[in-house]
Amino acid sequence: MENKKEKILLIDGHSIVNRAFYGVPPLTNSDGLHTNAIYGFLNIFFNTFSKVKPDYIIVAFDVRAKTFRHEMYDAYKGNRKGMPEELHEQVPVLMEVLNSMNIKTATLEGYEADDVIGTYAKKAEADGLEVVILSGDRDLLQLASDTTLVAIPKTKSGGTEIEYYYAKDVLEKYQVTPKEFIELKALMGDSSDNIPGIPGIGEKTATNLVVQYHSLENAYAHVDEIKPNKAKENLKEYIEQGRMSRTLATINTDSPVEMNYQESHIEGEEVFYNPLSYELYKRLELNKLLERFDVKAGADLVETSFEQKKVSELSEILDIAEAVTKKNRGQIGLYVDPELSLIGLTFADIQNDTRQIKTYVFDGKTDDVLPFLFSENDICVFGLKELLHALSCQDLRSDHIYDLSIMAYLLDPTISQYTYDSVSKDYCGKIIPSRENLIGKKSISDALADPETHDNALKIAAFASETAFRAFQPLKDQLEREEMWDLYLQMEMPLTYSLYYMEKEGIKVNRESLHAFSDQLLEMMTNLEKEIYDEAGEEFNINSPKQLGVILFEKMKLPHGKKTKTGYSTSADVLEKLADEFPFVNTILKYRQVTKLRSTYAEGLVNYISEDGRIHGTFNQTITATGRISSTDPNLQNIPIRNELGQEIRRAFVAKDGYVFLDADYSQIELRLLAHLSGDENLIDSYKSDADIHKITASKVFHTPLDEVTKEQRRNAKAVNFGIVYGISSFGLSQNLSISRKEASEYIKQYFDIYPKVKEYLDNTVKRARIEGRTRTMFGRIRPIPELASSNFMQRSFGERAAMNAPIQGSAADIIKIAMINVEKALMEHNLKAKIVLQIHDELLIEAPEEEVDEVKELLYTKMKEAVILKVPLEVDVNIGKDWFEAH
DNA sequence: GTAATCACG
DNA sequence: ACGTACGTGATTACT
Repeated sequence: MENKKEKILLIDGHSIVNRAFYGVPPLTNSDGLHTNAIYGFLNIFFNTFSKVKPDYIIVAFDVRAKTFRHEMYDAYKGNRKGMPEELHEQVPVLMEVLNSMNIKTATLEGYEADDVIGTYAKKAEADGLEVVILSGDRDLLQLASDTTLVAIPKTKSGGTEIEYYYAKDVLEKYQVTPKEFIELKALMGDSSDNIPGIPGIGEKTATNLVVQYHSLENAYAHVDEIKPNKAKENLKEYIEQGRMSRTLATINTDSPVEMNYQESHIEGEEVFYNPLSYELYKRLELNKLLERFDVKAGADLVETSFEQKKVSELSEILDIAEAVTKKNRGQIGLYVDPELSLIGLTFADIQNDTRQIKTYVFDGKTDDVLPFLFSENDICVFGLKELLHALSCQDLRSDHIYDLSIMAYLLDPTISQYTYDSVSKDYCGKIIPSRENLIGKKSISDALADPETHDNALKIAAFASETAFRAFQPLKDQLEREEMWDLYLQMEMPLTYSLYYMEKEGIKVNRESLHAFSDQLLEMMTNLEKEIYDEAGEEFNINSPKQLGVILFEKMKLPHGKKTKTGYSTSADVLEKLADEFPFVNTILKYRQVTKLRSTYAEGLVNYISEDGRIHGTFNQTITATGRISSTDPNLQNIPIRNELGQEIRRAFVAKDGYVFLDADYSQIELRLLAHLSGDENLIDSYKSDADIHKITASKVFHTPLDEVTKEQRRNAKAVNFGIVYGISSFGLSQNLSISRKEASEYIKQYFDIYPKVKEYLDNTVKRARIEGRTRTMFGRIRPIPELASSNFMQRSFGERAAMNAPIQGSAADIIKIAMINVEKALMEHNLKAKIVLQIHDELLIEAPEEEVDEVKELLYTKMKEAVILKVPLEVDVNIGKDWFEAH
């Protein structure tokens, strides 16, 4: 034990990152930052780390290489090729990554990485350590000894292989000792390092000379004996250049390094995997490497952090929890799997002033847990709506069940996951294995049944309940600090129940009419297909944009518009512009419309109809960046309406017998919000006058009397209104209206002249977002917009548009959430049978018994209209019908 | 798994 | 000069 030598790994940062850059194909994250060199570096690093298992690690970088202007001034090495920008930008990021992994980096002004490495190698060797030097540069071979190993990665077909050299290996391969390697360089030079050497002396001659004379000086002393005449003459003539080369090639082993190598101690592999580094890897989208985190870091946490106990009866845990928490109204972290076959429970046991966190897991029948949810405790879960579905509890509605996924969503609505592992990482600073990591795609019950994964399934319950317990306070604190705690309690928490009831209720869909429509569409498809093949002169896959592009723009030589990354764009807006000149493209557009309708809706929807004849979709509360809800399985928020043909689909959504639909939607809620938020008197007046807003805008923008506004003018004004809400840009508007950018700019200018406070408001919103890095809605909901700080024009412009849009779209989302909660509450309080069945952003669909229609209509109208008081009236349209089309 | 397209607000 | 309208989800083709 005692005489086991410690090891230090010294890495030549720049040479490895260079190798990695040229060895790994270009790779960028979605922000456009190049990551291939970082990725390659880390791969080589992990590879070496697992082989070497060092106790200390230092990565040395050249200071000079940070800017390549430095290199220009450099007298000798000056014309070493400047790094390409794609590599250059990765170096500081890599250093950040290494720091986050607790790996020391070292630079030294006026010295190269080589010198830093040489110095540490010498120090460590003197202290009796084993030294491993990792570099792509053979220069470092001069540092090899009996205890210093030089590792050089070689790119081979099929990956990188690493060559290892001790002093004897250098001698074997190059016939010279490591020290003599310097002499070799002095004679033969090194073009990659801009060491000139002696002209006319190459590797062969140099090796011969060093083998015979051992040094440049000794060879020079015997210069007259030297054989090849040319070498003799050149050595005489260029001896000074040789001496200079020798100096250049000599690595300084005594440079004034600032850090003791002892500071670079690595406690164990775990130190690499922490929240900070996880965040960075995630941001860089090094997905392959991210896998290391869960596996490596999670393993011990299970043992060390969780005091999990398995019990044989659920009542045992519940009794303990009950007893423990009776004294002090406590927090309980709870996990219940969707199939009710596994449960995890975490709480704090306070005895004699010591607080111990206990986690219990139980696999078996878990329905007894329901009454427990009514207890006085704060119950913390991930995904309350799923739990409600699992327990199928009709009237559980509690003020003290907290959904941590939603709390985390409010704090950052832009991330994609609010699972226990991501919340643990973000709010507890602990990296733990994800569900996927523990049992893959298996269901909990399957995982429990398989002895291979049984224990891992239990771990999920333990991790999830413990994280629910531990993350609650940090999340609550942050929400309070961000002034969003009320938003959570008053809006998101009650909304979960509204959405749950809506999903449980579902909506009746007529299977037969979808089938019939599907058949009708199939016939249309066949006819259109024939027509297209005739016109094209051959059969091809019309659904393949690639094939279609070839047919249209190469074979038929239509003028092509914009291109996509992979070829010609065949999108509807491109084809529509061609339609006047080439009516045949209309057939393709029609074909697209028909196939879309058939596959996504007519065929797609029937697969979701349950045995009760209804579709129970999912309404997600933690998806959108702006605060809207989203709909999946199926998406019930994009059922066709705009095209005539699609209306047939809406007719398949029907109220059950004795019931009718009441459909209510806000009229132009976003533009009204813009009027409110900007306080623009002109826009506010426009809305108070209760007229057609697009027409009024057209009248003002085009200086035309209101009753003389043309359809065209109104259409253009409408596009401008939309554009404003989307974060106006002349380019976007010109694109949309197929006009020049100049004209578009003119429209926008006119618009802002009429509504000056709108411009002021939008400018201020962006300005503030730029400072704060995020926007806020009327009700305090935040949306981070990091793109505003980007140096990339495209990214930044996107950030600006998003900053203009988010408070408007988000406030509208807040308002309908309030309306939904209030409508639902009122229906309950009035003991009505009517139920909300759909929410489509600014629209609510209610299924009500015929006899309740009047009451529900009044209630629906009032609750929506009075959801919030704005400077302009909120207009609500309510319609009634037997099917959704009729009601809208 | 990603890109292209299109359905909705 | 750069070159997109904001927010979603499902389907299809293709690598």
